[in-house]
Amino acid sequence: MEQSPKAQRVVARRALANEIAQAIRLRMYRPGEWLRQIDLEEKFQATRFDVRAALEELAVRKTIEHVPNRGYRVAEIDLATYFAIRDTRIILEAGAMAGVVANIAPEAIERLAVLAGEFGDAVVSGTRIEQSEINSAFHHLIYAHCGNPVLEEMIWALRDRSRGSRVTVWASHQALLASDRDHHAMVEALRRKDVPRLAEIIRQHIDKDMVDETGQGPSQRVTDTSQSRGSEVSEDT
Amino acid sequence: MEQSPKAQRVVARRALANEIAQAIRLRMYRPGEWLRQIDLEEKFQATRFDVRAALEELAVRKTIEHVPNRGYRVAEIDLATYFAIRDTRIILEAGAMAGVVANIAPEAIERLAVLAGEFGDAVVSGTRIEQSEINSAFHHLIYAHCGNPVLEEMIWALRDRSRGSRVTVWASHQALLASDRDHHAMVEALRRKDVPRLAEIIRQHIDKDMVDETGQGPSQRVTDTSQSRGSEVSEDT
DNA sequence: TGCGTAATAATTGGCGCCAATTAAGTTGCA
DNA sequence: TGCAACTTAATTGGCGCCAATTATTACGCA
Repeated sequence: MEQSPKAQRVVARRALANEIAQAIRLRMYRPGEWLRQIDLEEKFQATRFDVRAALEELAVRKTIEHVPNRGYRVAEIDLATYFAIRDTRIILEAGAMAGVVANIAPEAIERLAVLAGEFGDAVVSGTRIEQSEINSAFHHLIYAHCGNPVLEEMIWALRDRSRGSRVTVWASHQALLASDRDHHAMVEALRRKDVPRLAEIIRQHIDKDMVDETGQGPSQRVTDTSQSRGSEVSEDT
Repeated sequence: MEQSPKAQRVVARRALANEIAQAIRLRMYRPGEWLRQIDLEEKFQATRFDVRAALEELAVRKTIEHVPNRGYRVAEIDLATYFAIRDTRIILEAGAMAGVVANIAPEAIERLAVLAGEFGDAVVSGTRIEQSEINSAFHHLIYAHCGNPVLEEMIWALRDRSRGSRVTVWASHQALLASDRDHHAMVEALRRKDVPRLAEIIRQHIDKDMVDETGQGPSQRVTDTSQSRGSEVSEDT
């Protein structure tokens, strides 16, 4: 059976939004750069209306920013927002670990081990993009097993939002090696079904990826957890 | 200085989306009900274009659902999604507590205490809507102090999404009384800066609100947090 | 030459019209 | 009377046009 012309349009529009989002993910459009509607029309062979709908969708998803009468541009997030996203990611991704441990199958863990190994190889001999893609696949595979589609979706939405920063991940080779170690440690903790350990690794993993190379330490985060952490320990004496 | 006509339109459109969202929140439109564009035009005195933009925004935010050639309707979520939302809410809202304790001022805590008292009054003598509004205000005030706008926004977005269910909150008077007790317990824990206790109350609070009246126990949740519960308290000994 | 100002070009964005589609109503036939 | 096919009515949604707005360039004056 053939699909109706209208239904096709709806699909095309959703796909277009994802294509543009993908382009931003791949850094084809840099933070602060304007997304000119005419260019997008040609580049993606879409009508102006579809382009506008896609841009609006991305704006609602906060991937891009809308300035009236100026257009849409890749959101340039400030440091405070950057750290807010990081802290929220830590809460979500660490919180997902309980579900992952409860639901993941042993075979999936082994596939993760393979990916962790591939990342290690990419660290020494791969391009930045390869590293990024394998890293993405690794984390995708983990959260795909958290047993909670809503949570999974939120995690990816947040990861997309954090791309709007000019901060480059893995600025140093040290950081790459640390990431590599973390991945293997995660696999190991998964095998042992050690939820607290997993959560702790994730916490540090995100901290390192999003802080190390800016020279900004975890202690300077917006949501001050050093204080709360201390109080957590001492308060109920 | 007068604002340009175009800028005004943009503001109007965003406002319209929130107005419709508010109407859904107030249950003026029930889950499964179709939102006819012509009705909305008249009801909110807006152009068809603005209505459509607002509906699209709400659809992206998953408050409503879009069916091609049929229109938009209040999303009717299934039980699995309902529980997924609940589990994600628990992770987010419990996770926000560290920030709240770190950032909230004593005066704000006292304002919370007042609201907790008002809720208690409303339980015995108020309407369902009053109860709901005071409850909302109470939780709003808490999360407003978590020091993380991104986290705060996500919490409210999720709360909006969970309205699409037919499940009525506070089905029993028992549940209302339990909510009331929880609020006071939260204020008390806030005063003592007891993060783990606060998180635990929040967890149970959401569990009760979203489970009790369905007759479905917390043990049947999708994301199994019973394991992480023990670990989170003990993790940084 | 530098700066404020006016003309010009480029871009966004509002919206009305009508085709496509679905729902409701009606008729006819077994 | 029940059901199916057809007709009519109601609703959604695509999109092109052009006004509103902003950016750019050119110009004139101190």
